[in-house]
Amino acid sequence: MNLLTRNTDYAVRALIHMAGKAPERVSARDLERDLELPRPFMRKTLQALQKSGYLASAKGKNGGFTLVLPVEKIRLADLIALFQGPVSMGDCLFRKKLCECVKTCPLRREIKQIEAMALAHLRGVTIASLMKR
Amino acid sequence: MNLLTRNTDYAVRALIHMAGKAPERVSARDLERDLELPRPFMRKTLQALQKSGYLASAKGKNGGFTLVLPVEKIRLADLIALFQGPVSMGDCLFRKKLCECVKTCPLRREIKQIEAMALAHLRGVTIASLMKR
DNA sequence: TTTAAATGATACCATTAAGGTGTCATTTGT
DNA sequence: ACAAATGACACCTTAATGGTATCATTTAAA
Ligand code: FES
Ligand code: FES
Repeated sequence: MNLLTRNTDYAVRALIHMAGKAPERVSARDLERDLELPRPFMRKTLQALQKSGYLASAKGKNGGFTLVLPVEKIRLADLIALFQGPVSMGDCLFRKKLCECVKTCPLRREIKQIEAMALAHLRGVTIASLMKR
Repeated sequence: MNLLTRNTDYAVRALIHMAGKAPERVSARDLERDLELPRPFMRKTLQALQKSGYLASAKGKNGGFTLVLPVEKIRLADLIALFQGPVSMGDCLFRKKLCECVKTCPLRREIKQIEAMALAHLRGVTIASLMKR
């Protein structure tokens, strides 16, 4: 089924770790050392988080990233949307040129219902809630 | 998110169509004509359904497939399992060599919960229920 | 009895997405 | 000056998905 990609997973781990260290700055190198995640990949992930306003970045020596949003405001649903596209997709189950059956498609309704349930649940999960374990 | 693959989608459409035609035999060629699905791909799908006991096959001229199970017994959850692997996976979110964090993984619990909800829902969806529309 | 139409089995191919690496420019504290 | 960091991209590799093709075998019907 695979609801998550590594991108999202890494982002969550990084954010949790950074929340623990805050307000200290954390660099990609730090994360590689502490969480054993591949650094170059992390960098892409962190940059994405920065562009989306989750993180602030500081260049130069002793640079790195810091959390901007409070952990209660960072929703798993949004991270998934960021790294994997919207949880619930458009009209057709198979995006692109929506297939003819769109009106009669028997599966559409059911799948959309499940997506909605999942989305509701995912919106309730935040970095904060994940840290309470 | 993509809960379905084409395999599963095609299977559902084929099964619904065959239920309508039953007890007539339906060939891959028929499905290509009536549902506009790619024939060679359908054949693979139909063979899989046959091997799993959903369909009976008849070789030779005028051959084809017929439904074996009653439509109320054909669950979407099982079709997904057949074509896409089990809905809910093993211990680790990323199968293969389960990652170290298995004990501490904060996401595991949440995701498994969602999978369970989805699975419950999918078990309630049958070919019969899909036809009532 | 020949032939056409069907499945069984399997191998192959093409496209895409995921996961990951590498490079170069720029910034900045020491 | 220099090392350490991000910004911005361009790659690369692998696996899964979606789809095609081939050959053998079976069977109804002309
Ligand atoms: S698959 Fe496109 S709407 Fe049914
Ligand atoms: S990702 Fe493997 S269990 Fe958390």
